[in-house]
Amino acid sequence: MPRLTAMTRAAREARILNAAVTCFAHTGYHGTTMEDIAAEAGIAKGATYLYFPTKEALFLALYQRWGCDAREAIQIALAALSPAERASPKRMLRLVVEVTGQHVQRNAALCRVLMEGRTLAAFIPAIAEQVTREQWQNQAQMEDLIRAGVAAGEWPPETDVATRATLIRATLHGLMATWHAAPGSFDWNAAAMAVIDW
Amino acid sequence: MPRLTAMTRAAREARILNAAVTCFAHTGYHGTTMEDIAAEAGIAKGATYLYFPTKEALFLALYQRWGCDAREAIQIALAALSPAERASPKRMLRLVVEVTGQHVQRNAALCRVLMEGRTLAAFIPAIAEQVTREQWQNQAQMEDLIRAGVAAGEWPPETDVATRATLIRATLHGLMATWHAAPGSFDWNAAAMAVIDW
Amino acid sequence: MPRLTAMTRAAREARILNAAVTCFAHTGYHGTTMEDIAAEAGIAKGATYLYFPTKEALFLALYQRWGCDAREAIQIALAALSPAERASPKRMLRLVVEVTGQHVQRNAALCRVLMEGRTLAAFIPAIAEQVTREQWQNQAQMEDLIRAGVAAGEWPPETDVATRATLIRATLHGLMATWHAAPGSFDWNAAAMAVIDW
Amino acid sequence: MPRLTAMTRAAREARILNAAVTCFAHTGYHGTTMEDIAAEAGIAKGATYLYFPTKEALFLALYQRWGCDAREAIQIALAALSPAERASPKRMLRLVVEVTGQHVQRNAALCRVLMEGRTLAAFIPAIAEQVTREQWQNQAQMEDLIRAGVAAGEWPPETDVATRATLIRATLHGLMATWHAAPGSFDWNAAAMAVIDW
DNA sequence: TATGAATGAGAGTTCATTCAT
DNA sequence: GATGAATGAACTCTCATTCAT
Repeated sequence: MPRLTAMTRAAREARILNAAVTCFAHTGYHGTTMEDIAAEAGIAKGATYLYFPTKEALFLALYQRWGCDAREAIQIALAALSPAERASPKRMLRLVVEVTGQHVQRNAALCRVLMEGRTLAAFIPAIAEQVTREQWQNQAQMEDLIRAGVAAGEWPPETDVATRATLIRATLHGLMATWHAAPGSFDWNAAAMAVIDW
Repeated sequence: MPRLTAMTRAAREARILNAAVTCFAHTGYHGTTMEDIAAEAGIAKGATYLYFPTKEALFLALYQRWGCDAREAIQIALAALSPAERASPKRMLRLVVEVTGQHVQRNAALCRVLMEGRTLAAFIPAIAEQVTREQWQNQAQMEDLIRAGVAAGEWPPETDVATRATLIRATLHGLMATWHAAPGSFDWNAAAMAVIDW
Repeated sequence: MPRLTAMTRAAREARILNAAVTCFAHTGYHGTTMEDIAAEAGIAKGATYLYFPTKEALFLALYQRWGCDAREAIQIALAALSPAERASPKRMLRLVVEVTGQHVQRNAALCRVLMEGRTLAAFIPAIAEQVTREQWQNQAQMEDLIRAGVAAGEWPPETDVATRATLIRATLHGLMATWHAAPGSFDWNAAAMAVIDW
Repeated sequence: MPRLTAMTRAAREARILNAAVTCFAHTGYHGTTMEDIAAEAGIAKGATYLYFPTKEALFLALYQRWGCDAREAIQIALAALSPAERASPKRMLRLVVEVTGQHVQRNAALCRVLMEGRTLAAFIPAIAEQVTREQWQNQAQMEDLIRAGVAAGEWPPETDVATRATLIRATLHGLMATWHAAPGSFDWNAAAMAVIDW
């Protein structure tokens, strides 16, 4: 029997991950020390290593845990649409942009960390792997969405689904980057409308 | 060794900056040591400091020097268009995406470094300043382009120029990020066409 | 390893300070590296920084800790005099010189470091502050001593107490400097006698 | 035939030494770089090495050149006394203190450097040698002075000349140190009077 | 001679990680 | 399990000295 119940352990992990988000968002991966995170989590420096073997693993766990949040939020929002709305890919597309915007604004710290992860991925293989996996999932979800839209007849049948999905993901990523660099420099709703009418 | 001619000095600086691009692209800003750069440039560690006072300044100089290359490449390409083509904003937009794609593929290392700069900007004020300045210039250039397109009648007159410019920049940034994460995962020409017909 | 008891911590600090005295006395402040001190103390280089944030702070702590030792030694020696002796300022003055001499001979290394501190003070503000404070205390103690001597009638009533105190301190400082430059080049007892009969 | 006349060379040396005094007085031996000195002298960094082989040698030359200035100043002042005055050791002693005081106040920078030399001597053998030599000369001069005073009958015949000379030198050194640490903290004339009546 | 660019050993300091308690 | 003291490799930056020009 483990000394800590699984629940306690999970709670402790979450506590550390939350602290990590705060620290990473504030000073970046390299500017944050393990001690910073432990202090923010209110535990001893060494305790962190009982839950995550390395700083990299900690970041990875963080990314894994919350990387898909946006995807989920989108899925939930789409599910909440009325059948009529769901039949309209344009409507759905607008929703995707809007929900992403809300996500960025509500979870600014987390989003900032995830975006840094995209950069870290270029130099840390383990993170690259995770990021890649997540991007594939995003891509797949987006393609499903678009394919549905094509089937519904609102997008022309010859639409290159993969390219279109890539484009939308790219746009969203770029908007997030822009937002973080200059919060408030554009209006998410306007952007959403523009994407639709592009 | 009397004072270096301005040309020699500039050449030496360029040599260091080139070495820096190689190193930063390979191991990232934090994973690269000043010694790595010096070794890559074929000079002694201390010599680097004769040209750039700090690592940060070196990165900044690099960013400043080449940050506008894409902008210039686009401007040149646009200027090379026939008057007829230049009258078409769609044509111009496609060109912008294509040129960006070529830039990314031809200067992969440099682009990768500049992209990391966008992340570093979140935590290093001096870099933030430089990045911000550059983004504004990009935004201005893009807005001019779109405004011309609107005037030419190929974009509807009620187009929100600023938002549209932001959107295109975001898309380009996102495409670059995607490309670096998974080179070859999409086709730039297809992307360009898709952007037009969005 | 749970938190160190205050006592253990103090012991460790003392260990480092002792090592520092040895090193500084041997090679001087600038000729001593933090690694030298750590090695002398038998700990790792980084451990030093768990106790003192900078090299300067380490020196300062050292100065603060032992700077007043001579003052104390003198006070104790004076207190040990018989009432009859204590009534004689000449007797006391001789004692001051003798005790200083013993101090220098018994704690040669420490005295040498403190003397270097007087020089460092000229260029390192934080040390200057500490040195100044200590000199004021010395001056005050010496003035008290002389004032008592004047009151006892062994010094003429018109004696300029401050100047006289300065003079004695200067003489002691100079004797210490001379001693360190050429140990044994004079006899402390003879010097003490000479000071009395000056 | 040397390319430079001896005079030019000597002038250049003096120029460097003067610059060195300024720099050393301001930032200390270790805080001063060879470049600082060259800049202050208005020559190139490398040129310094045409005149002095190392930083240490430069300091040494400086010490050698001006170390005996105080001694000379005293000798000159003594020589300027009337025969009657010269017959009085007390008068002479007062003069020594006064002249030293003037020297310190007029050549503050130089004195400060020479005093640092006394500290450096503890760790740099070549400087130690020079300092020791100079101290011996000072001691000898002082002993001559006192011996004359004894002969003149103003000091008791049983005076321990060597100890007395040491004491006076120590006092002067201490007064200089005190003055540099806190310029103006005492009055040289008062000190001179006090020394006489000690 | 004089210049100042180049060198490279070495400094102080940081921090991810380990492990005795 | 938890603690936090200890480790030591690695980093950025400095500067006395050399030497091609």
